[in-house]
Amino acid sequence: MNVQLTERVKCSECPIRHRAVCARCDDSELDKLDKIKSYRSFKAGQTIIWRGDDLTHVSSVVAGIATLSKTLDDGRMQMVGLLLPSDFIGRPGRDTLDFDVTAASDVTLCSFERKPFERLLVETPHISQRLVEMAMDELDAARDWMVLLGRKTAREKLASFVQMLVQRSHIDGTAIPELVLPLTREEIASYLGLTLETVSRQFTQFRKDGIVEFKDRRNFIVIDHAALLEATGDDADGGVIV
Amino acid sequence: MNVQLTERVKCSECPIRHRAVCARCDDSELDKLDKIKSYRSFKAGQTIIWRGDDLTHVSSVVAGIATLSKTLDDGRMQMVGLLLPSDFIGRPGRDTLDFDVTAASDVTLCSFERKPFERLLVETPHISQRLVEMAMDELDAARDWMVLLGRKTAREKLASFVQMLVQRSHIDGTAIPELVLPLTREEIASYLGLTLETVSRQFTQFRKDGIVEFKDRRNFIVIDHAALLEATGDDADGGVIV
DNA sequence: CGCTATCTTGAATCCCTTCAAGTCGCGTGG
DNA sequence: CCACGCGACTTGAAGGGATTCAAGATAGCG
Repeated sequence: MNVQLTERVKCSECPIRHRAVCARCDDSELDKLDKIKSYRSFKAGQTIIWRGDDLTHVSSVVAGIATLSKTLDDGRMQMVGLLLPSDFIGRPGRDTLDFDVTAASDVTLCSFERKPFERLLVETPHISQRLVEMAMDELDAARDWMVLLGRKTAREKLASFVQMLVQRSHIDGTAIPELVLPLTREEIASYLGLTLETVSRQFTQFRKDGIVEFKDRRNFIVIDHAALLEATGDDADGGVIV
Repeated sequence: MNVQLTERVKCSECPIRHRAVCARCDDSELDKLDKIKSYRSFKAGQTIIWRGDDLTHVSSVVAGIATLSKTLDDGRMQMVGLLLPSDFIGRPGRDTLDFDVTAASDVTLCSFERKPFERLLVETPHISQRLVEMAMDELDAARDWMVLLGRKTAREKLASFVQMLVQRSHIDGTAIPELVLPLTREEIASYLGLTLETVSRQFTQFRKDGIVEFKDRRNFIVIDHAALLEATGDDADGGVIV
């Protein structure tokens, strides 16, 4: 694997320290993690883990965006997860994954060898508790996504996606109204169960409807938040996807 | 809630003892569970938990089938989970669910009050470990379902559903080739992201193709397993949904 | 025996896909 | 510097698969 090492950051100064799998750890527990962790970086487009590969490491995303995707025999692809900083890759107790993990942007991971991590897990309830919580959150998000995939129209799907970006920008605390599409049209399509042409057409429609305004192909601002929310098909505050 | 009590079964003699949340418990741990458990029964069609309801209990399904579903403003509904015996209802650490839980058949639950259960969870790693494992399995299943909802045709969706029933009948060990549809056409449609008419039409097509043979509306046998598998759109053994 | 819920079938419609052509923006090399 | 080429994106037109609307069949149950 084409891996680049990155300079070490102490856990206590890590940007994802309060949201990642280590969120509940105390100082002594962080020390243990610090000793067995290593950083790995991937360029945009690189595959981080192939479906079925022996899972030597489990990791937290420190920076960048990764995607989880599954492919059918004939090439049809469906994204089944989007990993943002602090999200966890890998499943303790299983030595392969049933989907590909790909770097959508340049990605930096905080990695642990699986076996030592699993041993640590047994004696560190703070980590396993957090892992359960994160798995449950992911399950909630997956269920919202199932509603989107099974029942929403193309317009509603894209509106939901944009709304998710809006929500996330609030969490990140960036007060800038300008948003960035973290994925290509094709990746967005893969996420939403659409074709890239349909995604493009719906973006055009949003522009014509005065809901968004594009600065260039990747950067845009939401002009009419109410209309966007209306277009998602959800209730005012429900159905929000992490 | 229209609840009926059912006679107590000792945990050690419980039919789901080795698959449910208690699977890893030893005798002394089972004793603790035995003391705080109660049985509750629901008639087919009854709602077990409404979305947003205060979650007083968490439960294991002992017998019957329950569905998890979400509904959009305008009434569109999507099933987001199917609970079979041994599956768990409820999320420790959260006091509501974001979906409705409904009895698809007559259902018997083994329930625990949430608060005592959560206390037990802290001091009983065997239970929390099993809970993680089950959540992870559910997440895997949810991801397979996302591929189905996002990318498969109506024919492939229904074939995948029937194939799941076949798989499950093997697990249950019933050597009888006759299978039972545990859901109505409408419920199947809700599960597959289709309309009930489309489900009906695809069943008819399967009959015409000689893949299945119906004894009546609910009971059928698979005649051509190879063709069924072919029709799922998955690889030979991959993409199986539990 | 008829009532009702469930299911099947048909015909028309529509939304999304597919196929195709063209545009835009950017880095590379002549 | 500009032409070139390529990847990403947009737009159009045609086609198709699933939905919608509607009517009828079937089976279970009082």
